[in-house]
Amino acid sequence: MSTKQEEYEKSQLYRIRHSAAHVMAEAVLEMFPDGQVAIGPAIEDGFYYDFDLPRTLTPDDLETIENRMKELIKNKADFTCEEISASDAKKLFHDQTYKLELIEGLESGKLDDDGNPTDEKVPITIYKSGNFVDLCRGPHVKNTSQINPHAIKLLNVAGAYWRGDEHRPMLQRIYGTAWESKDELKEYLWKLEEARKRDHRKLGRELDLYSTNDEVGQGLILWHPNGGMVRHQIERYWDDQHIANDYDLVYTPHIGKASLWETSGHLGFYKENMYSPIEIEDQEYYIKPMNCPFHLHIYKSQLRSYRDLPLRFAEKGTVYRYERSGVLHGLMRVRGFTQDDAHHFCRPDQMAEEVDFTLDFSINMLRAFGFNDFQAYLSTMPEKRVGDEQMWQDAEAALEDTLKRMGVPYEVDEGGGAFYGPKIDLKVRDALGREWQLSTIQFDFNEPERFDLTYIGEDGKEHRPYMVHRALLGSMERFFGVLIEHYGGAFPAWLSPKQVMMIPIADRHNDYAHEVANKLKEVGLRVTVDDSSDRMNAKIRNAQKQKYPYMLVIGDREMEDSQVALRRRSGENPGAMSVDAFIALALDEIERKI
RNA sequence: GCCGGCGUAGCUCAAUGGUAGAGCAACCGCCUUGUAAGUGGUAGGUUAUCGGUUCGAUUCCGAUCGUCGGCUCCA
Repeated sequence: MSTKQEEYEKSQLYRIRHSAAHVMAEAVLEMFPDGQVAIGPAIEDGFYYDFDLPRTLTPDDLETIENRMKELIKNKADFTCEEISASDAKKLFHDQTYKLELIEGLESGKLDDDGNPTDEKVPITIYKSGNFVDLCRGPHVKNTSQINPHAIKLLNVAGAYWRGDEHRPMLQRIYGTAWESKDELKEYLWKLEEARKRDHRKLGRELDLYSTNDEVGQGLILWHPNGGMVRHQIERYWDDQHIANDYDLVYTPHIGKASLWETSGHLGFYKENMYSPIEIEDQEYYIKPMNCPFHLHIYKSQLRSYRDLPLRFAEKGTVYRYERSGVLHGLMRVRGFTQDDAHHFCRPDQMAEEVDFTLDFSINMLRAFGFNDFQAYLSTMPEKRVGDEQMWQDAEAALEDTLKRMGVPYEVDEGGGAFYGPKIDLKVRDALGREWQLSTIQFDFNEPERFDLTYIGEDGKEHRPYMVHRALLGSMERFFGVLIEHYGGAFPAWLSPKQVMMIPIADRHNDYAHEVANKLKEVGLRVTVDDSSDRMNAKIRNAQKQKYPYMLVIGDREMEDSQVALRRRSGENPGAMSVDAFIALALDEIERKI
């Protein structure tokens, strides 16, 4: 459990939200006296409560419930806490099946009042407010008057499984948000609105970046020319950085024989996510869900000496994974995607340095794309695992030491590692303060064993190398989605699919505009000339909407003096300058990635 | 996959149990313009698909596909 979470749970805001959930439950039960209530905690930015109701809720219901909540708050009801025995609790909640199940869990000491596994046996407490009594650990505000009725809002209804288990009943979850002041609520709603405006699916269409298509299939991305240019720029930078940092670029096929996936273990533990095999001359082949087996075979293609290590094989490898239809989401969650993958092979004595390098490289890569706020998560040894304990401890120590040395804030997820090794996940915070998980750096103790990877040591004997699997951007698709939202579609010039829009004022300026455009193209700038019959104002408007970083207005004055008049996307208007001055300015900003 | 919503022109959205309409975009003109929409006209739809109810369905019902909000899972 994170420290940030613990701090939140102690805050007044947490109490307000948790209490608002109770008030909401009271309002809902007034509407549906036979309704069943499940669980209603405070969450980031708000709260929810799950209900089992005789009918589905409509948006109108939400409004009714919200209004009733505001009335209930005005009643200034006290929240009172009481510890009771399990049998009393069962009597009290005799008609609430979900609560009874929670009481069972509490009684047996295995589950807490949210139904999560716990080691400590907690006392059973109930909280009363107004006409509502809930099985609840608290804490709450003292009185509903501490909830600001002008700072709450119900947001939406959604389905949610009881206890998050897809085999159990589907409940109706109402999400709401609550703050201390009306202004904070307003700011939060503004943020939601801003997020909607920046939604990569909306911008993806408006800026003609990518699309999906029914006939092509769900979760499969068509990168349009504009998106393709952004991707090309990302990849070009990525390639250059990797080559400069002692990576070897490799390329591997999209399919591999069944036996490969048996050796790697994927048919054992990852089959759920793999597509059905293709039969070729009586052999089964699978489309790859991961790149690692191929990279391992490249390693194995020759005898490796301890002097060769570390080896770093990098590939923008396209993989296909089965994802349930309901989870697909724009570019963020797709069925075919390209990982910016790499596998490092090193000796035990190189481990610390290798991890240092990887995290440092990762952070530098992300900084280039405008991300400066990082949060790391270290996941350690789970119960079910491969590899001996010493390896785990060494690897975990290497990961943690690196985080400390580099001063990256991190939280530890005890036992949260994959069965094959511990890992660091890196999250970045975007322009709206939202967190996205991009990089992952994980040890793999499984595959080197399965493929029997070795190197010849100084002692002339065979040794097993350590293997690190890492993706920095994650996948090109998801990263592109995050980038679109981070920049709100206004990419910095170096990434922008289109960089310069030439805006001749009248037809007589067209030839000169094209002439300048050619000059700009020669130095590598991506230029468009708007020689349509639109007025200048309309041309500017169109270029703004397409988020061109530079607009060059050309009229009689510019033509006469061999100049261009620069207008920036920001609205800033530096005015006339020579073509060379503009070239210098643009190339400098592109070079500096601003 | 599950629960719920939605699917009308390229986009954003109207309308109706009785043969669908606007704005923007597109196309063709006119205008030749100084920092976010000049103007006239033309064209564009088997109302996602399939089936059912009905004299008649785009509207009502069912299924399928897609999509949106969540749950679960994840790069």
